[in-house]
Amino acid sequence: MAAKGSGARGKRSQRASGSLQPGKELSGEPPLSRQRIVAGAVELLDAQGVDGLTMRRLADRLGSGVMSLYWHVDNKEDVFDLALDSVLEYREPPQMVASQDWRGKVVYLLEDWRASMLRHPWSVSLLPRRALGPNMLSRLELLSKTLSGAGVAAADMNVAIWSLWTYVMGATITRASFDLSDDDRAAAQQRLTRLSEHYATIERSRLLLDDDWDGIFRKGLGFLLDGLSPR
Amino acid sequence: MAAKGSGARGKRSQRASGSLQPGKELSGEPPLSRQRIVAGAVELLDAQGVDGLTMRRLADRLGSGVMSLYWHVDNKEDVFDLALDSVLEYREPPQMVASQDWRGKVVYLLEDWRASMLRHPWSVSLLPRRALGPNMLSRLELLSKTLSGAGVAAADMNVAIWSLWTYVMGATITRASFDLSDDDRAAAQQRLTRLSEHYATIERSRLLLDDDWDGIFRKGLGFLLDGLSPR
DNA sequence: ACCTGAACACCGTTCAAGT
DNA sequence: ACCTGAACACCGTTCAAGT
Repeated sequence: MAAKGSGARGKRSQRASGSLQPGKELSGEPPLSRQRIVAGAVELLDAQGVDGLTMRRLADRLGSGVMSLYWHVDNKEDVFDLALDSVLEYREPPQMVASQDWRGKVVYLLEDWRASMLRHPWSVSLLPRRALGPNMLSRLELLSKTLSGAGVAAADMNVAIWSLWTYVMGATITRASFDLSDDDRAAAQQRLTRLSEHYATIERSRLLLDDDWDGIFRKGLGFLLDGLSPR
Repeated sequence: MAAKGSGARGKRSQRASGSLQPGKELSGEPPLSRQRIVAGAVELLDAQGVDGLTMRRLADRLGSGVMSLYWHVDNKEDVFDLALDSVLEYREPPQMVASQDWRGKVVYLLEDWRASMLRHPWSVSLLPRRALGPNMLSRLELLSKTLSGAGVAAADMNVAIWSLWTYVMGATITRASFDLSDDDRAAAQQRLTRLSEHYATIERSRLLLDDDWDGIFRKGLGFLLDGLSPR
């Protein structure tokens, strides 16, 4: 029902020549471009969170009128999509030691994925949208390649990829949304204790007090990989 | 930084008596209440999606002024939190066959969880917020209880719970956001083919064409449970 | 205890126009 | 090809007031 963008971007062709118009660069701001818009959006999101991103504020930061943005970008949705994908860009090519076994490689890949998103917590809440940007696809491709080098049966490949993908996504979201302050954590636990006839088990296991997210992520991933390992 | 609600709700006490003021029920709409607000919000969200929920529209639907809502509810965030948690309510107590083994029970629990959310796709995009409502906690409790009855080592309990929780969350989100139409799927695949020097592996495995989400969910969960099984 | 309307300070986007 | 301001149709929420 809701139009979600057709995946066919770039209804205007990007300038192919990198040449600057002489005289332009003297006038303060460089000209608007998709790249600059995305960079500005990420800065704004880092500083103010999801609700802080406003077309008007973004334009201000870039020194342009609001409506100028719309030449380069379809709408606000588009900006969100671009910002999300940009977080997943590899600034440098992933440095996997060639000698690592496939499990080590997968763990490395997925930990980097999670870390990239947690560096920009707003990206996590943008995740539940169709997010098939180029960087997301490259990471899927890389994961895919690693798995098929590992001897995962062809019939299980897609399941393996989706399970791992799913695990990172879920873990990242859980991590970002349950990352309470110590005080909040204590308060939540007290609430459980107060209602302990309903929540006896998780009260006893102190589930909400555990904050070793990195460890939990790694261990859970280990379990999943145990299950996925070719026999 | 952003105030996310402290978990302590109900700064005004809910009416404990169920008695109706005589004469009230003749005037058309029943009086506003937290319950009615949540129910209205869910209806609106089902009909219009996340962006369709507006305090004004919600008030309209309930036959009240906008500002009346704010007596019962802190703000729009609060409405979202309540709506999300209400999706996770058990309308009837979960019917697990007592004879089922623990794996069967866990699968049953998690499939119901996923199905409950997918019945209201907007709920998926509300997930990346701190969502510790009572219904979410009961489901965690139930999962917890099932696992500890299964002989999962106490030291692994929290990891097991979080991994499974994480898996459902991720799977649900993935499912909801990659649920493309056949046309979109074909278009995405074609895009991969066009760029096949970058995405050779996922192009070949036709990852994006696979739409057996229920099967994938179940199989991946199987792998995870294999890893988690007490040895 | 519960409900209200007016007002404030914003939004995203269309449109017609400028260079 | 790129940028702009004015205008439209909305928002969420504060406040002072009503019953």
